[in-house]
Amino acid sequence: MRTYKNKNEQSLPASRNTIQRALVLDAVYALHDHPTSSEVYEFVIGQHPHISQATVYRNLDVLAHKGEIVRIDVPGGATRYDVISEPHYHVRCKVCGMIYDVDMPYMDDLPSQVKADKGFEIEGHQIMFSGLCPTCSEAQHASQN
Amino acid sequence: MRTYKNKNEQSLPASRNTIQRALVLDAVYALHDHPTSSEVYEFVIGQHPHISQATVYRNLDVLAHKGEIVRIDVPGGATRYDVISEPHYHVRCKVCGMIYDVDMPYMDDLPSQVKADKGFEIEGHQIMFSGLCPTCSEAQHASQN
DNA sequence: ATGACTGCAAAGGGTTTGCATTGAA
DNA sequence: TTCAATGCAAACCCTTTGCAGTCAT
Repeated sequence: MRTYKNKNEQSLPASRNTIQRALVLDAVYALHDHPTSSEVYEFVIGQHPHISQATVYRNLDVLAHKGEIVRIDVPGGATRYDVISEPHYHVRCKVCGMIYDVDMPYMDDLPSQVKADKGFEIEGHQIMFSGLCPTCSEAQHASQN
Repeated sequence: MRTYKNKNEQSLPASRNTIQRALVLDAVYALHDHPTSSEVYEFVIGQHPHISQATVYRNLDVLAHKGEIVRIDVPGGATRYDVISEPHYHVRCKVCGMIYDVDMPYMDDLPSQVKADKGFEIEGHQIMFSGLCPTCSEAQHASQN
C-alpha cells in the first residue's frame, strides 16, 4: 500500500494516515488513466466494501490539495484525477467523453503572453482539445453505411 | 427584440420564432459578460415572469447549436454563454469563479502541433487560464491584515 | 393541422455537507 | 486525549426529461 506523504504541511491541517486515504491514492495510481471520482470509488469498493462515497470524494480532494495527485476539472463532465507527472494537455472525445493525454510540448510561458491589463494575476492554464477518438471515429464512419 | 436567424438549416429541424427564444437571445446580448444559464434565466424572468427554467436552458442549447451564441463549458462550474465574436481564450478567477476574456492572440494552428499518433481527430481547443481577479486579489491582501 | 415549443414538475448526475462516531497521533 | 477522518443520509447545484397542452407556421 502506497505511503502517504504530505508535501505542503505549512498551510494544511495535520493529516492522518488512514486506510481509506491510502486506498484512494492507490486507486488513482492503479487506474492511471484519468479515472473519474466515481471510477475511483468503484475500484476502492472492491477492496474495502464499506467505504463511503463521501470519504472517497473527500480524500481525492485532500490529496489533490496536497499535491499528491492532480485534479482535472472536465468541462461538462465528471472530475477526473491523475497521478503526478510532467504538466501536459488533454483531448476529450466529444462522443464518449474519454480523456487522453496529448503529445505536445507544455508551454510554461503561456501565461506571460497574456496582456495583464486588468490586473489579473494569472497562475496557471489548462488546454483541452476536443475531437473524436479513434474508436468513436470508426463507429461514426461505420454508421454512415 | 432581436430577430432570430437560423444559420444551419440543413442539419437542424425547422424552428419557430417564439417570444421565449428571442428573449433568451436578447438576454445573452444584454448581459454580454459570459452569463451563466441561470443568470440568463434570472434576466429573462424580469421581462417574462412565467417563462420556465427548462425553456431557457433548452433555448440556450438550441441557439448554441445553431451558432447564434457560443457555449463555454466551464470546468467545475455552470455553463456560460457568449455572443458570437472572434475566437478567444478565458481566465477564470479561482475565488469568485468569474470568467474574463484574455487579451492574447488566438492560436489557430495549435491542434496541428499535436502529434496525432493515436488517430485522434482533433477539431478544436479551449484554453482556460486560472488566477485571481483584481477584486479578489485585493480582498485577499486586505484579509491578511 | 402539424409538430416544434412551452410550462411544470420530477428525476438525473455529480458533488458536498451536517452530524454523531471512530480512531490515528 | 484530541480532533482529523469516517460513514451515512440528506442536501445541494446544475441540468435534463417526460408529458400534456399550446401556438407559430
